[in-house]
Amino acid sequence: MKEPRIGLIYPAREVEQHWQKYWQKNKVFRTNPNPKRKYYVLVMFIYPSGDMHMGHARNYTIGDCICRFRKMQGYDVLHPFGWDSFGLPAENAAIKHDIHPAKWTFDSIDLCKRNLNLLGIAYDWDREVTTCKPEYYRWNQWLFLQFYKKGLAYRKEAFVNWCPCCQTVLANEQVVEGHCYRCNAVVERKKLTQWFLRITDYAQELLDGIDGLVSWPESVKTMQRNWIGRSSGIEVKFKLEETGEDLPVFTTRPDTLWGVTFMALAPDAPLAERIAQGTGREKQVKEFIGRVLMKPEVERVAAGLEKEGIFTGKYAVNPVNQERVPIYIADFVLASYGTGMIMAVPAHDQRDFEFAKKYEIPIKVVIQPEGKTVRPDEMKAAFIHEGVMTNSGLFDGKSSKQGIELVTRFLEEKGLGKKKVNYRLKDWLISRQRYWGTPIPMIQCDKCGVVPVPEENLPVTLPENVHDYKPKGKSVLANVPEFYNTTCPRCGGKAFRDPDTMDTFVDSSWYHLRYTDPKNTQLPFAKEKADMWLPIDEYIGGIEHATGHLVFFRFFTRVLADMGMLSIKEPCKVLHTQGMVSLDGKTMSSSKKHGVWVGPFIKKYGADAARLGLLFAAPPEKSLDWTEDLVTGVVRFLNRVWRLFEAHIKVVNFRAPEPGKFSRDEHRLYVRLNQTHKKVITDTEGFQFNTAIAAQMEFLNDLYAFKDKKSPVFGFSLGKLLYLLAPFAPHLAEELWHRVRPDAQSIFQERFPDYDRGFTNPETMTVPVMVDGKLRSRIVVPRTTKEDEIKHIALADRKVAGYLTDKQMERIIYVKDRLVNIVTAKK
RNA sequence: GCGAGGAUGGCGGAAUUGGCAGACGCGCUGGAUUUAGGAUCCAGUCCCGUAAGGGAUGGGGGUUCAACUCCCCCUCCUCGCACCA
Repeated sequence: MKEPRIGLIYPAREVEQHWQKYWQKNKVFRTNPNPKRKYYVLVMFIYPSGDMHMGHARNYTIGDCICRFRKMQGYDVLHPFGWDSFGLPAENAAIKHDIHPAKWTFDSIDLCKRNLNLLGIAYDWDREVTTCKPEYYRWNQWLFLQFYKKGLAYRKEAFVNWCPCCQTVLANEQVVEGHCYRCNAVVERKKLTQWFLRITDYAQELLDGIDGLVSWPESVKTMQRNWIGRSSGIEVKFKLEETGEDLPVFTTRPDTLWGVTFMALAPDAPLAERIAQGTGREKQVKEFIGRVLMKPEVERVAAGLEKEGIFTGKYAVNPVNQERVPIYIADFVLASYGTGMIMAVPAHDQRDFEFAKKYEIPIKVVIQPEGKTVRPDEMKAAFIHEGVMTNSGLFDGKSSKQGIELVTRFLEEKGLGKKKVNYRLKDWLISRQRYWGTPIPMIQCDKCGVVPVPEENLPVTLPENVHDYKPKGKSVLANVPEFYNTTCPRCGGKAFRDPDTMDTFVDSSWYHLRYTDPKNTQLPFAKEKADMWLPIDEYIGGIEHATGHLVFFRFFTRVLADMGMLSIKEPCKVLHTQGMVSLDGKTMSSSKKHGVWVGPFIKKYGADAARLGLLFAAPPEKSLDWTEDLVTGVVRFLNRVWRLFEAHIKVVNFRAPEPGKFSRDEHRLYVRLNQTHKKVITDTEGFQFNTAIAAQMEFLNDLYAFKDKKSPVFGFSLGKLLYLLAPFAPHLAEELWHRVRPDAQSIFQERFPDYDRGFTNPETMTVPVMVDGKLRSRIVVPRTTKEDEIKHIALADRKVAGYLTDKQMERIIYVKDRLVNIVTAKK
């Protein structure tokens, strides 16, 4: 890497350490337990896995900047931090290095905490939360039991996503394009009995709630909408010809019902196993199902693959026209969506079309495009658009749009179907077959079945005395007899604990609430305390959590509100997704040991340089590729600030100057100060830290260029600059502040000043003059000049006049304080 | 395929929402200071042109006195979902 040719000229490490200790000792950033104007700044907590890189630092710097700024504005800020410390990497590292996951985790926490302190992030450490401690995870268990009581936690046998590498199941949210989100192995299918949280009960609420999240990025909202995947249609009852048994199918296109030429079942649908009974095709069908289900879901379900199926030997009857259609089993039909069964309309659905072509199933056109006629034997693809219904009995001639409504009503009236809404969102599978997590507080008794652990027996502590936590395809805790064997709380007989642990996304679904009451031993949090601080005013974290964590934590908040434990339904008003930090084009990663590390970087340049570099390089939501060049500019800036104060420390003052006595230069400087001050406030409030810093750099350039360094306006400007600088380069600002005012309290306990509203505009203004939209001249006039006079001066301008000689002026436009445009007549 | 976002100097990025395109910073060029400097200070730096001037915000059209900004078409990039019936 290219080494920059620059270093700090002041003893940054000493200065920084001094003030970090001072802030801690004097509890400058302790949370006010009884806030008057509350402000909750939350950064997503960290999974402590080794060292901390600039990507992490960016996240925490943004939060810290806003925390310090709001505190100075007089808010009572809650700015907590904690450790998302359960999870697989701890075990994997432990297996690799032969140390206990707990030791590895706490070592990582120590390291991260040191780094955060090096950066000078102002957390209230009295509210620290560590999810792998029983004081925290007992409330995971308690919450699980409340969910269970409400019927929101349930156990079922299902095909689940199984990662053969991590040896555990995964939630749908943890499967990325058919691969494990963590290790990238191809996810397999396994039939297991597992615990689920009934998030689908909240699908509609979670969807509707998105509209109220006005200050969330549009992209995140769209992702969540797509993830929930609401689709409304109708469930139509086809019948099995032989027995008259109902075969319900879900469709959004009832207008194409007359075009159904076959039906298809998912290979893993319950009916698939027995449908072929008595047809003589049992063996082939069974063989087909077995073969298809062996394939990993990615291979089976990836779009664009050739579809495969088999005829079952049975027929169904179409309720609208009594037509007899063959029933297939097809690999592209999903058991988990709708009814696990579809009506297939090859003429108007591309998948059905491809399948029909392959198996020579008839194609029947029932929707014709406006003004054209489509013929089945000429079709190269399905016609999936709107059109006019045809071959559809009573409904011929209706548009497909009308048809959808009319046919739906018709089916409902005849009792042949009912309106239905389907969601893509599935219930949240939370069982994990690994060691380093929250034990699920459930007991399996031979006599009583599944029995919850009584609340007074919580926590169910994770046994520490485990040496063999290597995954073997079954739960690690099942091999720990002193944990696994227990007695039934109901009958006292022999029983077993559930040997699985919870998905760690449970931990992060309510940590924002625990911070409001982190030491409560009676409840996860007291309602009054949570209500006092919520909703989160600024939530800052990576966009990669858009459809995982950010859905789950909305879900938990709603459930807790419904339990009466909270008064709000949405946890967070404003979400800021921060871009990744990459190095040489690859995202920084602790586990892959790829990155610029906070510790060594700070040794070299100091914390303020790191913070300014991260904030100045790009707007927070943009990803950024780190190079050491980014630091050069901000280090130079810090040095320039330092040097200027060193040279003029005696003139620094905080007395508002008297404008009546200003020289012209002083007036100009004073205006520039107020302009800068205003911009720093609006930009910081709008999370545009890069331009807030740029404004300060500009102003510093003005200060350097200012001649009369003895002027009280100059000294006052230096004093003001310290406040502006404080949220961005807190150590330097604090140091200089105390050099000027040795007896003062911390600058962060000062009130952020307001700017002088009467002085944000210069006395004169430069008005560009255009002729026919092209810039031709500029005129300088006093601010108070009236419109007519400005026009007059513009027209009289020598350069302008030159462009008007053989032309006829048609009109003249003046935009207040902006420009003059003279429009000439076209020849 | 569907959805979202984006494309501005050599580079990171600005542009009060329709009003001087390129703030600020990096880099580069020249100068000053210095034993020297990769430190510091000053000046310059979108392109063509000696200049007057002309051309520039991915490409093409349009609206407007005026377009990076609004509308239509196209190209490319990033992200998300992806056989969801």
